[in-house]
Amino acid sequence: MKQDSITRSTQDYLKHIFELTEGGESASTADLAVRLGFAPASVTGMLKKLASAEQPLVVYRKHHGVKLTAEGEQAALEVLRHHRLLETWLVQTLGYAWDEVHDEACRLEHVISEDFESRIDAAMGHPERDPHGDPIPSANLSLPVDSSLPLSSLRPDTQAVILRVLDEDSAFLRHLDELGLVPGAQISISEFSSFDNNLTITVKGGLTSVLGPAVTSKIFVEVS
Amino acid sequence: MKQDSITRSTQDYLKHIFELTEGGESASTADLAVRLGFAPASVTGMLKKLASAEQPLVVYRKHHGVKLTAEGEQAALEVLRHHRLLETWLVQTLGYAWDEVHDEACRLEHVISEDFESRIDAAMGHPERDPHGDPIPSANLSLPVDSSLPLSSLRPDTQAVILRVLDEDSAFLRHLDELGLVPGAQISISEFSSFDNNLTITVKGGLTSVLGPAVTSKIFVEVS
DNA sequence: TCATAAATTTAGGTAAACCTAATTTTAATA
DNA sequence: TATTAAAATTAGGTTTACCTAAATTTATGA
Repeated sequence: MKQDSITRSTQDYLKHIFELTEGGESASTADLAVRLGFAPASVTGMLKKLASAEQPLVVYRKHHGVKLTAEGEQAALEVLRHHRLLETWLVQTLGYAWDEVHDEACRLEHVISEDFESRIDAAMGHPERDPHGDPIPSANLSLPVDSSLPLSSLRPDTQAVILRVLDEDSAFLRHLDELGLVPGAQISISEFSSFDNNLTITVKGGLTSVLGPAVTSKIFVEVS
Repeated sequence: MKQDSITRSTQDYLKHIFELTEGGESASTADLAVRLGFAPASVTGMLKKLASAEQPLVVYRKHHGVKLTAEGEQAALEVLRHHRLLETWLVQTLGYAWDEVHDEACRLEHVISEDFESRIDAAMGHPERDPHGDPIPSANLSLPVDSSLPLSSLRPDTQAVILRVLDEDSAFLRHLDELGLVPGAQISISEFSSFDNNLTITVKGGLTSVLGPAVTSKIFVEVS
């Protein structure tokens, strides 16, 4: 069904291109280089290769960024499914905290079999989101549309539920955890300052915090 | 503590050298090549490299085989611990059969963290043997002395318990499973033929089978 | 002890995927 | 429109770990 010549390295490129292009635009060489931790020149070389394969995984226009082909997107979703199922499963069955799972999942995602994937999926009852609230692609690799809004877009006298946190930085996640700002938390917004765009947020049955836009733009919610 | 420049490939070499030299003698280039699935020339090249590193992992004498250095053995035991913990854990928590875990463990063993290792170890209550009866190196990388005997060395009117099966071939394991010849099984030997070295074995509360030396030499037991 | 087969090593590749330094292209601004 | 800074690409390496084919070493047995 699928020719397994997709290397670990390629899988990483596809995963990051997917994440960078979810908004619609192409991913730039520089952004990819930062995410992957490689020199920009190395990224250019790899993109040329991925684009000119027999079965191209990306569409690459020199100086104008990359996007995934349909095949590339399928492969990216497969990796993303592995990653998110693994994260969920590390938290649910081995007692990992949500800020401890990213690196482990990044290594495991490239080596687990489809059998392993479906076993953990079934063992967990086919979860739809990982511990950060990121949606898990289904077994047939479709990703539900995510209708969440950035917390930064809300204004006072609104109630919302945190759905998703879009940052895997460990220290950031621990900080949010201390404030009770985790997926599922019910919050209400009481103040907004137009000078610094700070929002004052109260977690139901928990703390009240004043959060800057660097934080609120990474927290996605659903108004309730 | 440990400089992590030990590549996947090196880990595989060390693991196989360990297994081939458990009996005491050196491992040959040819045996390694077969086990690893590489050309003998490739093995020679890798052995030269491993032997001439700053911190040599093997002792290699041209035309006379390899052995592990103390450092090489530590690294091999670490991989073996990963492999056997993983196999045990795939069987215990994800419902894999004992003939299905080898390949999965071979890929996972190179990427799991020490944290992951100790979490699954603790979750299973620090198991001492994997599903094939192979001893699991302890956290400090010591391997208990295995006092088991090959079934082929037993003669009629002996009772024994199967401790270990020394072959990971899937079809072979399924065959043993059907005969009830799994670790923990209590068996008695009723006949021996000196012509073909066949043994007649009865599993307590189970089947009676006539087994050739190709089979009985791979099953290790403890006389009871 | 000498021939020969088997095992092993050497020599000379290749492919992936990185790197740095130099060059070129793009896009912003004077 | 011309300049220039930033972004991206090209050119030319490197390392790892494999390959094949040819040469060599070891061990066997006449």
